Amino acid sequence: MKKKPTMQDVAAIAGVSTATVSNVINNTKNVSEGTKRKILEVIESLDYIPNNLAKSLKMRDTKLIGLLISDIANPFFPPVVRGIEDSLAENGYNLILCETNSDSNLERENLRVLLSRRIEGLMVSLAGSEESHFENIDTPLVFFNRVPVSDQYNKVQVKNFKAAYVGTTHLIGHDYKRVAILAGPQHLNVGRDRLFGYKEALLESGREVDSNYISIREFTVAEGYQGMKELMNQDPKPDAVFTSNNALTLGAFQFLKDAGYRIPQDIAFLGYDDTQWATIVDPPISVVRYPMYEMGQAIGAMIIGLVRSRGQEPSRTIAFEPELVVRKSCGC
Amino acid sequence: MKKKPTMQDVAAIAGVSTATVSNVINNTKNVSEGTKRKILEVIESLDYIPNNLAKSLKMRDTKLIGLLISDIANPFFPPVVRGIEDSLAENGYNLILCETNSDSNLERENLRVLLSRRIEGLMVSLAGSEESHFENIDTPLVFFNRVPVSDQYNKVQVKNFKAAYVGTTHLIGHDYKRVAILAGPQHLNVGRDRLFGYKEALLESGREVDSNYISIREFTVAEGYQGMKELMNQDPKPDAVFTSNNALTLGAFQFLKDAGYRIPQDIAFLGYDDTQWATIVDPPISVVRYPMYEMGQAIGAMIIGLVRSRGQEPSRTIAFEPELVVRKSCGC
DNA sequence: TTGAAAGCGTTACCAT
DNA sequence: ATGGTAACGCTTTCAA
Repeated sequence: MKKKPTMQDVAAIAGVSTATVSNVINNTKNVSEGTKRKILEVIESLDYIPNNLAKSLKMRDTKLIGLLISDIANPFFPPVVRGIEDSLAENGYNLILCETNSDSNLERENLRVLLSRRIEGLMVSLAGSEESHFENIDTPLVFFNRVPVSDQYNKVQVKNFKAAYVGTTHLIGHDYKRVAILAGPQHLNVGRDRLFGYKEALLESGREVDSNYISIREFTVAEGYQGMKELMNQDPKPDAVFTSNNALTLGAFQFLKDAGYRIPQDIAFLGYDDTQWATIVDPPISVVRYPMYEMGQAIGAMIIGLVRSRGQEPSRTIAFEPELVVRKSCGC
Repeated sequence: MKKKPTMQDVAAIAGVSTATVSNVINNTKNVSEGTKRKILEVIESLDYIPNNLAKSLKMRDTKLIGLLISDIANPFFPPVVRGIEDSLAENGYNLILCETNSDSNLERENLRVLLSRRIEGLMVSLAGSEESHFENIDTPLVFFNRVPVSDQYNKVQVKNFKAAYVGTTHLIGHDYKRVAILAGPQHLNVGRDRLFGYKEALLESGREVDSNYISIREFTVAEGYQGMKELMNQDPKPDAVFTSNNALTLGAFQFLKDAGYRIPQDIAFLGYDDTQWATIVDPPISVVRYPMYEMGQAIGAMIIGLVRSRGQEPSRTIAFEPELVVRKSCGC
């Protein structure tokens, strides 16, 4: 790990000034063929790689974008991160990834670190319902997935209300009488909105909302399992269920299989997110899904746009439409 | 997006020098209570956040580690990235993520960018079999998953040979007569070693290696599907199969279900990697797995260690043991 | 206890 | 076409 060569070194050996070296590297001025070749040779022979820190300091830009999410191992994130990355790479930006483990304090700390690194933009899926630390940031900011309610922010969302509404309505269309829901935490907009969509669907079709068929749970597999179990302890049992998140879906499905229920004969099942395993289980499950990769691309494109426009634009929100994928678990 | 306050600004307003400000921020020298408080107040009121670029430039360190992988959407990566992140965060390092899409050229380009950002260490899962661009890097380097063969590098691996050996041996122990394998690309060590382990297991138990039961495939779901199909076209059909990668496993399973084969009655099935869906399919599948999160932690710890020791240490390789998880698909 | 100033590796303005 | 040099925002030595 010897000291890395600098532009000074290159200049000295090539017998020119750093200004000239800089100019050939960045193609920013005409340099005679001769000296250019000479400089390139020296760069090659020294294995010189420009120091971007110095450049960034001088230029006041870093080509660095931050990503703040709860946990990359949540199957929702990988495809969207992929979309984000592609979209950033296309524009010459790099991604710096921070995980919060859904802890708002960690989120705040990570935010500070990212800002001190002078990221040019930040994409965040909120850790919790606390969002005050984002208030006076003057770095371009886009929220996605778990977003704040305020309209002052840029967001890439999913139509949570509609997803649940569409799903529940589909189940009602099959004439199931007791449609249950495994809902998420009510302090998160994604939890609230989906439960709301479920209720609205019920109401609109003239049904009653029966709290016995509503199980409010954390978004984890274990909670999905437990929640489904409790739902099936109701008397009479629900004859259909909408699970409003991928982890809940997995847990609920697991319980129903373990307990020997037949799907959809004993209970119709409508899941959330089109995960890899949706098609290979028995029966293949119907789900409400979003185009995750495309959402990622949109998120990336939005942050790049904001960076380029220097945050002059009014805040926007893009909301993706849910899509109902019908397979065999809902009784179609 | 007004100009951000600098340490100069803080110093001027507080009526002290930048040296003193620096000292209170970093706790690097005694500063009298009075001036310290004063400075902290100014920092607070200005919303001053130190510029880490300048600091890094001066200090010659960035607290930045690079990660170069093919595709975060490959289900193998998220848990290991999580482990890596945790281990880096614990030590005050941030992660910069680059995807290569398994393209060696992109890998080389990304490598240059990362080096120009003066990352302190780099973790890579190779894009392909080309690795020459890593040769003269004097940045601490650890390979994982897809690693080069040369011993000159630090690696965190998996015992690929053993994984296939253990899996195949288990199948043989059930006395299946025609054990097939869905193997990976032979230009990758992970593909080669696993096929080799399969063959060795066969040979050691006195069986013959029959190339009709070996299907060499890219590591994708579609190839797994197609490969399994061709395997089942052999006459006689195989009565057991080991799928040597998670994507191949998914594709193969899918085909067998689609084609109506019963597992394990018609064909015993042993998969690779303990993915989320392994337990909820019918039957739950037996797999060979690795502790991915722990591997991630080990990778992170290794790179931190190298950074701290300034690459003085001889190169090491850590190899994780495969674990056989027996469920219902292998006929146990 | 505090401060002046050099230096980290670039870029870009202004000369030549 | 080329070069001298100030400046980017910080840390740290040396002096006061």
